[in-house]
Amino acid sequence: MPVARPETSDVRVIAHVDMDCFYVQVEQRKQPELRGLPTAVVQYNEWQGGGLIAVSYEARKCGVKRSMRGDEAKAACPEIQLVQVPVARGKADLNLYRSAGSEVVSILAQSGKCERASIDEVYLDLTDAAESMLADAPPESLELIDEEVLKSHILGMSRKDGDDFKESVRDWICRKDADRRDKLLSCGIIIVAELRKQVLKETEFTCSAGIAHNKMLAKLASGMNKPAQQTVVPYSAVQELLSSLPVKKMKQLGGKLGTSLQTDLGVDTVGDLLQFSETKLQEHYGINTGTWLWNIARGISGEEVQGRLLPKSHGSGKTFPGPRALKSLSTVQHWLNQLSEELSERLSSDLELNKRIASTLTLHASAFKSRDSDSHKKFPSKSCPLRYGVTKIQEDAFNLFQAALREYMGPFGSKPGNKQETWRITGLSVSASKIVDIPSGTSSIMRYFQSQSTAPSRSADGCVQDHVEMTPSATEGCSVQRSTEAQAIIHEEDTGVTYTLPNFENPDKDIDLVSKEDVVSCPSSEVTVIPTQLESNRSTQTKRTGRKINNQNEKNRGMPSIVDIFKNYNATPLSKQETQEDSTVSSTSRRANFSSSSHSNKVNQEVEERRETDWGYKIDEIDQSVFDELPAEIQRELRSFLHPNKRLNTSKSKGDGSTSSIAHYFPPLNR
DNA sequence: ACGGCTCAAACC
DNA sequence: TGGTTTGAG
Repeated sequence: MPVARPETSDVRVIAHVDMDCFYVQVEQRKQPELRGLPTAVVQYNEWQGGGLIAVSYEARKCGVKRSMRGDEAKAACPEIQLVQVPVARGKADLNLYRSAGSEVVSILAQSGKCERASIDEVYLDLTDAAESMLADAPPESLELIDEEVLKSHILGMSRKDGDDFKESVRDWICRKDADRRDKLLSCGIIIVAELRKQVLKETEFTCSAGIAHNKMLAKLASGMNKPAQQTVVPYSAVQELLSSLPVKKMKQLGGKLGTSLQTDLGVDTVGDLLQFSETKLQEHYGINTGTWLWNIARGISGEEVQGRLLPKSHGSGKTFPGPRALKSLSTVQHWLNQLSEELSERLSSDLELNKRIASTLTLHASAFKSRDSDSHKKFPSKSCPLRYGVTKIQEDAFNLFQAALREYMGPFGSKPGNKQETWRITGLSVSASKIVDIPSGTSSIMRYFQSQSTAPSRSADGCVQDHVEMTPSATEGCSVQRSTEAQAIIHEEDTGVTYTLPNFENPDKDIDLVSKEDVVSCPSSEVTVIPTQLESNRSTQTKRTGRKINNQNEKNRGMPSIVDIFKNYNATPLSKQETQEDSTVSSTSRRANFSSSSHSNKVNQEVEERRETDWGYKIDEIDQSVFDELPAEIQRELRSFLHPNKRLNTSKSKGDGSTSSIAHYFPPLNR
């Protein structure tokens, strides 16, 4: 069967860059004395030495493998250095690795479209850069080829016996009679070698890379020669490469699908797939998967490199295995508070650094019932609009949990007649998704708010009725207990100050303005916890800190920016009736438009020209009293990015009463 | 009833 | 749509 030939116009140069045992490298950069030693990163040392999550290549030589316990690793390799991942709030804290990953991304994103595939992997589309190089300074014209380039592995490269390896590589790269595809790959090789050197120089991290005509092949190649090497898959090498490649080695075939191919179709290698017609594969695995399988058997993968440098969601979770399973509401709440704190902190960072806002909060849990037959029933996930602020996230997360728990336990959940049927929670996680950019045209708005915030008034007793909007499924049947939170307004002279701005029409729904020092979490010693009454569903835990996150604070002290407004604007809860009324008019456009705007991201703004995010909010959805207070210039600016979007699809549906995040910042006017 | 913690995407 | 499942590192 022939391998499909890509049209010359379609030829792309794709690279997959994979950091070598990344967490280990991060720790070795922090502790240089560990360099060169067999090292592993381990989390939670308590039980059997903790679990390994990254293993250095020195340690791998001694037979240490990921998925070993710390103790086993010690046994296999007595001299191994075990480094623990940082712990914060009683759970693993991966922020160190996240930011290290960002360092790498920011370097790799320079030469073309870049997709952050995971914390330590990126895809690059180097087509344009390679074409430019081919036009301006083709490899064959170069008199000097970098050493790193010459160390590249070129699949299928014939090697003359007498020739040195590097000489063969040089010859291949500089061939004048190569076809265009190979020449473009040669340019890719040079570019990637240069990028990897730059990553090493600027971050001290080594990485490996694959260079090919599509993502699938590039990914395959990056793992073939590790660490600190790069591998190229010329078009001519594809067929042979795939013919003997075990299906389970392919990107999406490592799981059940790959197993099914083996057991149901007798397919052991990707090459074996060539025997099956497209329709045959579609019969077995559906239209999409079938076609996809047919294509990958031929080395075809049209998947584009997404221009996305930032994650699409943030999550914070923890497992409570075996005897540690949670069995009381109060411990669940404690852990949800911890997880919510971390999540909130990361949302704040995302807001500050990337000017993005998340709009959905989701709670996941895993559970079992000790007494019951259907003890393996899935614990349902629940989501609701995300409101910024630690205590709000904590409160909403807990309410989501309780809603899910009732559903999980059924109608007789905690009735007295029930004979001790009880639940255990073995895992909890909270996550934030539907992250969108703050519109770019807010600069004058920001200046306005900065100039306005001269003397914020402090609220004496902001007692706010605070409802949590629940998803329809959560509210139906077992109605969710609406929480009533006494808004904690605390004044501290030296550290953070919480201000409240009046919302003129609704004086009981004020806007919190918290100076930046307030937002960041702090070492536990500085935390003041106001006791929480669990049973009455009141959550008033408030965290204080005096730590700063950046030097902007000095200048902006007491001068909240629009960022602070977004961060701390108290959601004005919509009553059910209000929500429904509102939804008939505007919720449709709001929702539909939100999903479309979620496609925009930082990278698109950098690579293509920046497109104004259209929030799709009508002016009259903004509290009129707030709006009227703004100068005409600001009003115009607001109109420009809040203007209703006509191109959206209105065919669908009525609103379902849920609200998106922006509605919390600019709640509908109650007339 | 341990591999822990994240993420993305397809699916219905 | 939200919620589930799958798969990945």
